[in-house]
Amino acid sequence: MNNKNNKTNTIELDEKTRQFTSQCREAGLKVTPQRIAIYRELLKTDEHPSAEMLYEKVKKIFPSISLDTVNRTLLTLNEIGAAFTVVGSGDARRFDGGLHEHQHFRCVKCKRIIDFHHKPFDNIKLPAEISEKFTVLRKTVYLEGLCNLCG
Amino acid sequence: MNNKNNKTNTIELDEKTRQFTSQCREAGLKVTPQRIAIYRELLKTDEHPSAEMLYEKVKKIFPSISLDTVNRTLLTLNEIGAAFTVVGSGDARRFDGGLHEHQHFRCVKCKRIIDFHHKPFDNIKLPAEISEKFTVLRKTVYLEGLCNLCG
DNA sequence: TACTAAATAGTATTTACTCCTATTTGTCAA
DNA sequence: TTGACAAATAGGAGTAAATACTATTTAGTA
Repeated sequence: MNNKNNKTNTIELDEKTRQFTSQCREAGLKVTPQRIAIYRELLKTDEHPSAEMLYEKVKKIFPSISLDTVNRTLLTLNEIGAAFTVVGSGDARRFDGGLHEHQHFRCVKCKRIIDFHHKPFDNIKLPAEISEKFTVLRKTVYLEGLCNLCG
Repeated sequence: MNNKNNKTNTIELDEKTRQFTSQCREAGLKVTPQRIAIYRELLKTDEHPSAEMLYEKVKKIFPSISLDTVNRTLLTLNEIGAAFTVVGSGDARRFDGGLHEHQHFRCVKCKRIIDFHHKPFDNIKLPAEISEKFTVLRKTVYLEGLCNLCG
C-alpha cells in the first residue's frame, strides 16, 4: 500500500475513468471533459467534498466552469451510481423532541423523516478502533429510500 | 393508547414542560415564554420539523417572534439535551467517490467526514415492518462526535 | 423595585443550492 | 466527414436556510 486513506492512485484512477466513460454511455449521458474532470477530482480526494469544494479544484483545470455544472454533475453521478451523496447531508436541519429511543427513515423524495424502532439497533457495538480515537456522541442506524406515499 | 405516533398527550406535555423548566434553570438558562412555546410545539409534533416549520407554529402564539429566535432556541435545546437535531441534517451536501464499502463518522465541530470500515455494519438486517412498507435504498450506521483533532 | 445579564425582534448578510437562457459541444446518422 | 440535434455548459439571477448584528425587552436576583 503506497496510497494513504481511500485516495485512488493514478493507475486505479485511469481504470476507473475508463469504467466511468462506459457507464455514462450506457446511461445515455455524454462524456464531456468537465464531467470526467469532476469525477476524477472526486476520486482523488477522501475529504467527502461539497460541490463548492470540488468546484475550486476543477476550476484549476477548467477556469470557466460554473458551480452549477459541478453541482448538477455530482447529482447526475449519484443518479447513475458513479458517486454517492453522503447519507443525510444536503437538507435543512431538522429537530426531534427525542422522547423515546428510535431510529430514522428519511424519504429521499418528500423529505419526510419517519421514526421507527428496532431494539437491536439501540445499542450498536463500536469497534475499539473508533471509540479509542474519537469521542462518539451519537450513533445510529440511518435509512434512506422511498416512503409508503412516494414509493 | 389514545395518542397516535409519538405525539405527546396533554398530561405528558405538561409534565415534560415542568422537567424542561428545571433543566433550563440547572443549565443557567432563563425560562422565557418563547422558549417554553418552542419546546412544547416541538414535542407536540412527530414530523421532525425544521426551524422554519416550528416558526410558523409558534407564530400563532407569539406573532412577533423571529425565525432567528426559533433557530437559536432549538440549537440551545440541542446543547442541553432537551431536544436533538436529526443526525446528518443541516449541512451542505457532501459527495463520496464510494469505491469501497464503508461507514461515516462526522465531527460535529470541524464537520469533517471520516471513513471507517467495520464489517459487521455492512449488512444490517432490517425488521420486516420496514422493508415491507418502504423501499429502502440505503442503510448505514452513522456516527457523530468529536474527531481526534477536535476532541 | 430596580439592576444586570441574557434573550428577543427585526433586519442584514452569508451561504448553499436551484433555475433560467443563450451558447457550445458530443453523438449519431447520412 | 459533415451536419443536425439533443444534451450539457457558462454565467447570472433567484430562492431558501442559516447566521450575524444591534437596539430593545425581560427574567432572575438582590
